Amino acid sequence: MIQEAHPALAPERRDRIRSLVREGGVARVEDLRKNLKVSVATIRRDLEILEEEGKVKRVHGGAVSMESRLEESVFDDKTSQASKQKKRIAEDAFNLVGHEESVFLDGGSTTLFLARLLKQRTDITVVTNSVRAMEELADSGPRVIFTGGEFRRISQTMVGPLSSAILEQIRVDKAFMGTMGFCLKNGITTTDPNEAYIKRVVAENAGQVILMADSSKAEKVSFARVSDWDQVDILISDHDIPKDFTKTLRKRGIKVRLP
Amino acid sequence: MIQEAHPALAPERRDRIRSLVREGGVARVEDLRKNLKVSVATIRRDLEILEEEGKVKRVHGGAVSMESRLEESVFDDKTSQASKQKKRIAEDAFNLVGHEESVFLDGGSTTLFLARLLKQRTDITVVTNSVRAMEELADSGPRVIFTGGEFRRISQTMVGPLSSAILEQIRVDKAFMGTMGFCLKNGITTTDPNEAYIKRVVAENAGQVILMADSSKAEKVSFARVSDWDQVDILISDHDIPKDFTKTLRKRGIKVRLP
DNA sequence: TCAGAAACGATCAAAATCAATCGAAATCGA
DNA sequence: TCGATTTCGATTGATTTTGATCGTTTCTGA
Repeated sequence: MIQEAHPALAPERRDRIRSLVREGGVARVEDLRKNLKVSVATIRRDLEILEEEGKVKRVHGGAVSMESRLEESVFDDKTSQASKQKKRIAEDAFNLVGHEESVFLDGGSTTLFLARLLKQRTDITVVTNSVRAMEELADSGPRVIFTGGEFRRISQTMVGPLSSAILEQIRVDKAFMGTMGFCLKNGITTTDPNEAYIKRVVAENAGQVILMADSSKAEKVSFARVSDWDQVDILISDHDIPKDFTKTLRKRGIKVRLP
Repeated sequence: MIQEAHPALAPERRDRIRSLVREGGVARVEDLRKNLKVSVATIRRDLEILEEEGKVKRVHGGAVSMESRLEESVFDDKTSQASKQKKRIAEDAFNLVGHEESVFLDGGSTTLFLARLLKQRTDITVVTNSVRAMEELADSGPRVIFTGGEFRRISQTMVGPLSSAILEQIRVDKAFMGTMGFCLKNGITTTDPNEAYIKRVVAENAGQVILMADSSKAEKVSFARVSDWDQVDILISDHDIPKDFTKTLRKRGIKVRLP
């Protein structure tokens, strides 16, 4: 058997597979084979090992990443419209981040997509109270400041008075927020009062507040009130949002972006 | 046998191998041979030694570094002696945690083993600045308070003045600390001054300070001084620690446990 | 539901790597 | 200087990894 000039070491190759699977969320065996220039048998064997280690989950035709909690939750509806919209919203938000700025990311899947994009940047500072965003940025990328506080398992975020201890000491250029619901009458609402409180503190200490919410959140009202619309500078949503909604918000001086 | 003009001394060569492996994360035997101009047999022997020392992990075709990424696979490497000792130390520490107590865990692999054990408990509160410990406890287990602050990638911990903002507001019953080195003369030392500072703040706000360090750390001195021995209440180590070490510490009122 | 296609798992052979052994060279102590 | 010890390199048989083949299973579309 003739080996190539530089046959990648087995762990090296598996690491490569791992990140390829993680990047795309899923990967086909055939694509991996072309990318790594080894036989499908080797790919399969590697996937078997990676599955034992719990890094990926094998499926017919390829494998799914088990490392990113982002995929874990989004996987089942990866192709769904909602997920695509969230991704587009995140990409649009990414373009708003300027050079050497500091940004805040709160919990939620939309901001998590943004976190993944921000991984490329090393010139910025990311402040977050989301453990998932933290994990996403743990290996490389921007400077990260984590708020700390009490851990809330349901949302995988840090909440409570201890969190604000740090938040009050810092100021960010832009705060990217998710939400459970927003409507013209009640403003922004979310499920947990503690989380609502954190969002308020952040909004007060941010240059710009950018709300990222797909149209499924429109006209929804949740339990805990976060803030009124006058706190929000920009809303990024999608085209399925009611027309009069956009119109009213723009009249109130809020920039509405529909990528 | 004809030696070259400058036959590198054996330890010198092993040091070279070590850094080569660390730089690339991995290195194949053939490349090392070309680089160091010795036979593959020598390279293999060196790798064998370096593996025993825990510096690298041998794989078919070469070796991977155990130093670069803060051992992503602490839990995989169940066979190594060092890992076994750490586990035993963690199990002993686990028995010290009383009902409804609050404990602090800092970074490092030994405390990570403890974190895994603490996952069973739901009556306690865990305070930590280690992202790894956080992840370990993210799904279920005790109440978790995270210190937050600036993220230090190398150690995967939170450090800096922002961290102390939260730490100063809380008090724990027991603080479980790891360390890079400890000796009778210089006390506890670690690599990073920021981390040393956090450890000091924690020690001041803890009822008991419990140092978890296997014998490989004994008589090692690192860059940043953490504290003197009078801050420490209990040392958990193993039987390979020098006898006079134990004796002296006990004379100074420190409980030494060797599980 | 059924047939064709794609993907899978098991098996085997080739190639590379590894471990063990032995002998040569260098170093050290007397 | 001599002999013992250590370190290194080469050889050889064993082991591991990899790729190809082939029968079986799973998926897909009619």
